[in-house]
Amino acid sequence: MTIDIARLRRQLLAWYDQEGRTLPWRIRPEDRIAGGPVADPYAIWLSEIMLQQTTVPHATPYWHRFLSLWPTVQDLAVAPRDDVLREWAGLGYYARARNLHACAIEVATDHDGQFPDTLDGLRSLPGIGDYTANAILAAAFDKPASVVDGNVERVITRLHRVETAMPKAKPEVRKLAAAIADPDRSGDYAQAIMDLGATVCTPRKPDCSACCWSFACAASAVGDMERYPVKAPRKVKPVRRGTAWLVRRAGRIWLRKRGDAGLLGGMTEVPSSPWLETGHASEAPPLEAEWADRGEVRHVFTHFELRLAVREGEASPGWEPDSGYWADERDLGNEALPSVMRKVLAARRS
DNA sequence: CAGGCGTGGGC
DNA sequence: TGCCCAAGCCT
Repeated sequence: MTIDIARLRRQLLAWYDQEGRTLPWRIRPEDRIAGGPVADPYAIWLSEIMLQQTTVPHATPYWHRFLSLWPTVQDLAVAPRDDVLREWAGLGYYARARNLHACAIEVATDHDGQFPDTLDGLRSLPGIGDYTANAILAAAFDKPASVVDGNVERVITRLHRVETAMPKAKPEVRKLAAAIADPDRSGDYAQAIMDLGATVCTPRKPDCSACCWSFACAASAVGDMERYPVKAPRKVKPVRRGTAWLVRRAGRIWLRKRGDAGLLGGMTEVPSSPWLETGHASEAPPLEAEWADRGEVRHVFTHFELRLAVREGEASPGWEPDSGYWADERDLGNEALPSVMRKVLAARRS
């Protein structure tokens, strides 16, 4: 069967003009100045990086904070990377922060501070993949684009009842989505279809009665919306265990900076034993001290669950760590502490 | 290219 | 409580 693409576009944009959300980084159609810039590409880019796998409520305060600290891409480019990581702490997926800084430097130095306005130009920058490049193209430059994020995947797979499981269905979904994307109101269309997925065509209990696309939706027609997108079964999450050592002395605490690559790369940590799925039974403390049990910190990462036994001890006057540094406990706000390490620190005696 | 890579909220 | 989910990217 064929789909009335013109009607889909018309009804989606009409719905968006009426019901679309106002988001801090977006300029609503009615607030735009004819001939003026559609939006600040830097602010749009910043929002898109923060929103990768992250909810709008979680990302929004970070977006405001970053813009106030670093109003332009040049400001961000010359900022110390540790400052960027510190401000990103709590947002997760810290490779995004490392790439964010690298991207700012590249735009500032190689592109004269101007974000590229082409798909290939954007895609070549660190941290910008297919989705983000299209999102910037649409939101910042109003150029023809097709954004395919999780929302769009859900809307499109339901519209067409795509039976192929994700992520194998991605090429098919991309093609179906591109056929509908409106090149004439690219920015509004991109925001509209994501809004539709976020507020109407939701993962559970979608509100088809309020959906401007229900007239054409194959899944809604048979009442089997929640079947889509089809996904492969999840794998079980292993448990890793270790011991974190809270070493204190005279109002200071022993901290370390993690290596750049991998989990929590570049972030601050409380020193700990390796995190292992098996064994580890008797991990030797890093120094001789009287160790107090501070319970267990549990933290769930994307691909494993961590259970850290927390022990606290006071270092003798002569002892110095062979790695890391002493941090004043009043200055922990200056540290790039991921959430799991905040939990560990919160377990210490106050 | 399947898997590594955070976090917090909803139910 | 445990599971699912959220505007993905990189290797």
